Amino acid sequence: MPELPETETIARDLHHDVRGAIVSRVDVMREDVLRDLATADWSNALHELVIVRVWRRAKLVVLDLAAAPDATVTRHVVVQPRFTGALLVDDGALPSSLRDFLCVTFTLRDGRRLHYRDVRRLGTVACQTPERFATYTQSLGPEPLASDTTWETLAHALGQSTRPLKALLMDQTRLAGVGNIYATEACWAAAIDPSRSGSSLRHDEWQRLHEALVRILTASISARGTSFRDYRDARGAQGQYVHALQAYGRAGAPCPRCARRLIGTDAIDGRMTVFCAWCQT
DNA sequence: AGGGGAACCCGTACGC
DNA sequence: TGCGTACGGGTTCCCC
Repeated sequence: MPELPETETIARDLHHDVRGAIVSRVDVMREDVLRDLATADWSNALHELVIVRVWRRAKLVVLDLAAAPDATVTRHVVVQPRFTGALLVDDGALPSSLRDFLCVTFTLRDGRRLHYRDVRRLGTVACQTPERFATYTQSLGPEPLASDTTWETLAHALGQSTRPLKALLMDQTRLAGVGNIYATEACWAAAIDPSRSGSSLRHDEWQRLHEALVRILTASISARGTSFRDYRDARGAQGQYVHALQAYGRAGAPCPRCARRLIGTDAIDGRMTVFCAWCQT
């Protein structure tokens, strides 16, 4: 379940590995993962374009492509890994265990391949014009780690609604990149009950929540994300932040702050939420 | 308009 | 053991 830190890790690795590479062809094995461009048009659309940058927006891995390294970007390949999607660089040494469930393969001029692999195929791979990409990303909320995203930004984006705070944190149109793991962790760290309505938070609570989000997301990026189930980064390795989780996945265990049992419930937003009913208020 | 719910997909876990 | 079924998970789309 790549959220912001996992997606950031994938994008940074990929930027390091394939920036400057030229796409020579695209093979589509599973066309139901494609968006915005028909199967037959992918090779033509990307043929001979240079990957000039790989970066992250929300939970998306974005590849910028242009006719030359310093030319204007003319295409974006936008990948949403969702649960089981992965981008794998194949220089011939890719483990055979990762060679099944390949959905899309970008063959690079240097002989390497970039695979989109997705066992369950809920993830998507889109090819977008800059105009389409701009329209799409403008519908997403602010980046929690941007320097101009402050506690006031959070209060403005989430504080108008009566929906539960945790659901608001995960709403990509209000705030980008936060999913179930980090929404759960941020509410715990800020000692705020995740079921409270967004409009009920005070200034000091928005400040605590913002501080917690920034600290947790930054630490998780440093740890190369949280590995759960089958998430692997672009090098096939697991993230280490799973060892730092305080609430997520720990229902029934002692709260690290007050030692009372953590509660697990799906009653807040239909998703599994873990929180401490004693010290999250 | 904002929010609720279904659809998407299939390996895994669980029940019989 | 073997088969069948329920489940999960984020986003998009439809509907109220």
